[in-house]
This record gives sequence, structure tokens and C-alpha cells, in this order.
Amino acid sequence: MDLRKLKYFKVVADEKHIGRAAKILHISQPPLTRQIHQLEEELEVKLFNRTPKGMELTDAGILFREEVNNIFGLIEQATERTQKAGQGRLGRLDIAIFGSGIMGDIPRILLAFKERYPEVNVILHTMGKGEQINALRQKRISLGFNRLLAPLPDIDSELVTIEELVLAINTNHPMASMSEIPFAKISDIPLILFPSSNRPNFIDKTIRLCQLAGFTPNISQEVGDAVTSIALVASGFGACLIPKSASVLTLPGVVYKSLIEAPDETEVDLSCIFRKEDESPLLKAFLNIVIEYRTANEKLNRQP
Amino acid sequence: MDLRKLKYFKVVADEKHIGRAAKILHISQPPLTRQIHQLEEELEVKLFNRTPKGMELTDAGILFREEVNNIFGLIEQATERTQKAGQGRLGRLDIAIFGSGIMGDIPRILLAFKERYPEVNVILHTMGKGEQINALRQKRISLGFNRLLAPLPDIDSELVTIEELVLAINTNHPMASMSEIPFAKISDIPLILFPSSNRPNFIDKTIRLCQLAGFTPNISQEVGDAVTSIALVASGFGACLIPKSASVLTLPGVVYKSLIEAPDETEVDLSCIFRKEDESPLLKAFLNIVIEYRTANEKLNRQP
DNA sequence: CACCCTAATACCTTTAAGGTATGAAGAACG
DNA sequence: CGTTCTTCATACCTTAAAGGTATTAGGGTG
Repeated sequence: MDLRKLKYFKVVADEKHIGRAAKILHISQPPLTRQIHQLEEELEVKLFNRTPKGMELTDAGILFREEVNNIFGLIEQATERTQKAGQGRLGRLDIAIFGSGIMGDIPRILLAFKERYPEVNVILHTMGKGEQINALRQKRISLGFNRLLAPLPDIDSELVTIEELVLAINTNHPMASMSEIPFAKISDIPLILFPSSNRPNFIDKTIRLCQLAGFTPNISQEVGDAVTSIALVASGFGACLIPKSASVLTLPGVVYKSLIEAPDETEVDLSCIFRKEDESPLLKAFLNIVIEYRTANEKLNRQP
Repeated sequence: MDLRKLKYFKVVADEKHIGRAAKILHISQPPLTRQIHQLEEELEVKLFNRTPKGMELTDAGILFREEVNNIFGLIEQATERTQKAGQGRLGRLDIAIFGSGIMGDIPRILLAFKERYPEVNVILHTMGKGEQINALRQKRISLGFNRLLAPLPDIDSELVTIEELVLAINTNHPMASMSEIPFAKISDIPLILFPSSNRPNFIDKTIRLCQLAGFTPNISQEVGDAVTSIALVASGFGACLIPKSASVLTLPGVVYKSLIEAPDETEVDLSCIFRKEDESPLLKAFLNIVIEYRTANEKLNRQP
């Protein structure tokens, strides 16, 4: 079977005339005659009745014409969809986020991507840092959002944003009435730290910041995620440092305070990670959205 | 686009290795490489990532593979269905029957055909003789069942069966008590004749039979079909001659009587008619069933 | 009966697919 | 750290098949 023959068949079936069909196809009549014969031979079915006036479809030919139209339709669809997929406009993108990633920039980026590439099916998975890297290597995901990433040979990353840290503190604490808290004051408060996952993690970061400020932190508790941490703040376990974006989470008994006189690095990055050798146009498309988002954000922050 | 390329793509996608795929396809490796490149160029999409271990499908390639499978499935279906249609095992067959044709041989033949060719959609149309010939010429039907057909240049016919005639008579008539009725006795009874359609028709036939028997029939009424005719017999209008197969129709007040001492031609044919130049395998298949049916019938009648 | 239309056939030309030999590049090995 | 093995890619030639030209065969129609 051969698409050329099917194309020729279609035109002959439409024209009911080999000569006219040949003209339309920009070939001469004899090869067309031959192709039609070959098609009939191959199918072992007479598709046309030859009359002195031209070619007339048999019943089998009528049926075959419909089938041929279906075939061409499917081929067209296949090429279109494949081209879309090749441009990253169609397909499936598996993305990992971390627990408290549901707030802030990530959903905004996902929305922007969904709007630009509506035919891409984005699937979100919640996993920690180590898990994300495993999943990337096993190709279960194509992209992960995370913070505080150590460089790896096979994993690349793209910065999303840098957030300052704020202090979550219980409303009953004496410092809760201050509008801004000097960083050094943290030494007086028991700290709740999270998460105790793969290093470098947010706990290391917090401890290093305290050391830079000249004190050793008073660690009250280590927990797995930001939400738990803030819940413990509400219960009076102590205070905790969290990225500003997480402060949209309000709980009775918790207030968020900006820090002043803080060490230079009192901030944390949000990045996305992906396989270095991943050439997928879907990934590239997503990373472009991320870069656009970051650029727009930076401009916004520079203005005021 | 070219099915050869699609076939090659499929094998390479399965094998993830051009060399192995080339072996399976019984060609050498370089032409296969070229075909895959051409396919990618044509689609303007990278379908494979080349690695030192072999070929790896891209996301677009994965999608394309599925589409290609669909395409081949559809092509297979198209050829199968077309071949079936070419053998008369699939399609639509429009058949005309006459009013009282719903009884006797016709439904049996239709059933036999349906059983042998379950995928053929048989559509029945009820029409008179002239109508049938028109419909045949306009290709609205491919076959008609009828009786007493005059030869036509463009219409062929195939005999289904020959039926003897019986007399339908009112139970109150004096002759109703006789077991068999001599043909000549009909001269005494008013006759109901049908149908008054295109000649030669059943009325002509009846009149000729009477003349052969040496009398002129006493015509009581002409009607359009057998059922009406028998209904009039029940009401006492007279008697009528009908093919034996129609005597399965029982009505209170009507009995059917065999005729004895009848002229030679006291019988009527049932035939089917079709376009002489119709080459449709569906028609041929149907006619074969008809011939089989007749042959079986003749054997059956010869035995006792 | 000649003519005109159709599709079919015979034979040659051109295109493109297939084959052989070789090259480039990355992984696996000592 | 280079050698070797693997992979796919390239260059060039051969062959098969599609296309072109000229002509024929066979129905209708004047």
C-alpha cells in the first residue's frame, strides 16, 4: 500500500475520468492508469467500472473512497499533533512541588504556563528535595521546584525568585508588639526549624545565618514543613524563620515580623531543577515562562 | 508523507536502534538513517534523540508513534472492508418485493442470504412491476421479485420457483365441499382478478387459461393485490385464482381448492429481475443464493 | 462506416530508494 | 588516557519504480 496510490485514487474517484485526474495531479494519463490498476491488484478488488465515458466507482470503490478520506484525515491530524508536541504546545509535563509550594510564585507560574499552552497537561507531584532529584533522574518528572540547591553534574537549575525571610512569632510573645525585629534578638527565642531533609536545607541556612549574626540558635523543635512549623508557633513552641511568601498563611496566635539588621544572606531562593540533557520542547517552553516571570518580577521590584 | 517512512519509523521506534531495525526491515542501515531524517525534516519535528546507545523517542516521537499505529490500523480496516465489499460480503442491497411477496419463498431466500452474508444490509422496498423496472434503471434498487415478466433488453431475470395455482372460494359456495375442482367449473363462478398493473400481468394469465379451457371467465371485480382479492372472496364476491404460496393466508369464509383437469400452464413463475450490466458482487452473491434455493427446491419436488 | 472519445499498452527517461564503504563521536575497556 | 567498540551519519554508486511519449484497442455517436 502506498499513499501516492490512495491520493491518485481519490482524484480519479472525484473526477470519474483518468485524463482529467491526471491533469489535476500534474502527471500524464498512462502512469495514472497504471497506478490505479496496481491498487486494484493489490487490494484484489475492482474499484472502478470502465465505461467509454470514464471511470465509475463500484460499490467497493465507494466504500474505499470513504475509508481513504478517513486515512488522510488521520494522517493530517497526526502531523499536526506531532508538530504541536515538537513545539512544546501539546503533551504532558510532570512537575514536582514541595509542601508549602502551593503558595506564592509557583501557582502563578503554573497559571501563566497553562494560559500560554492550554493543550499541555500539567501534572503536579508533591515531593521533597531528594525525591525530586531521584524522580528527575528516573524521568518520572521533568521539573521540580525547590530551594537551596547544591549544584549537581546532571541537574541544572533556573532561579525563580529570591525571597526575604520573615519571623513567625506568637502573638503573646513580648516582641510581637514590635513592628520590626532586629535579627540578633532571635537568639532569645526558641526556634522551630524545618525541613530536616536533604542538605543543604533550610535548617542549615538558618543556623548559618545565626552564626553570621554572632549567636547560636536556641533550637526548640525540628519539623518537616512550613505549615507544621507555623502551627507550632501558634501553640507557643517558639518562633520560626520562613520565606515571606509563606506568610500568606494566617493562623490565630501567629504574626509575621520583618527582620532588620540581618546578615546579608537573610533570604532564600526558589528555583526549578531539571535534567541537564533534557531537550524536551515542553521543558524549554516552561523554563521560558519561568524566566519571563522572574524578569517581570525583578523589574517590578526595581521600580519602587 | 509516505507509508514506507511510517513503517520504518515504527520499527526504529520499537527497536530504539537503527542497525537492528534495518535488519528487521531487510535493508541496510544507511538508507534507513536517511528515511528517518527525511521524515523528521518533512514534519519539522525531531522524533528521536540520538545517543551513543541508539535512538530514543522524543515526546513528539512518542505521540507520533501512537498516531502511526492508528493510521496503520485504519489502513488495515480499509483494505479488509473493501475486500469484503468486493466479494459481496459487505454493503447495502436494495431489493423490491410486491405486495403479497411477504409470504412463501421470498422471506426464506432473504433469510438464507442474511445468514450467509450477515454484514450485508438488505433494504426491502414494496413496489409494483413497472415501478420495479424504473427503480432498477435508476439504480434505486439492485433486484426485484416479480411474476410473469416480459423480456427486456436491459433487464435480466432469474427464475425462483414455479407455483401451481389454487382456487380461493367462499365456504358457502356449493363447490366448497368438493375436495378438488375441475378447472372448467370455474366458468360458473364470478372471478376476482388482480393486479391490473403492467402487462403481462396475472389478469391476462387468468383470462388466457380460461380460454385454453374453452370458456370466457365471468369477471366480478379487478383489484390491486392478492390480499384484497381474498378478502373479497371471504365477503362472497366470487372466487379467485392465486399462487399456492399465498394460500397460507387464512380468512374465515375462505377455503383453497386444488384444480384438476387444468390447462398445462396453470401455474405461475416467481422470478427476480436485475440490470443486465450490473456487475456488483453483492447482486451476484444474492443470485447464487437464489439459484441454490431453486435447485434445492427442485430436488425436493422430484423426490416424492 | 468513419470519427472521437475513453482507457490500456509498449517502450524509454528520470527520480528516488537501496547498497557498499567509510567517517565522526561518544562509551567502555584496559 | 588512549584504544577499541559501539553508535549514527555521509559519500557515492546501483537498482527499482514512477513518470513521460507514442500508440493501440474498444465503445458510442454522427
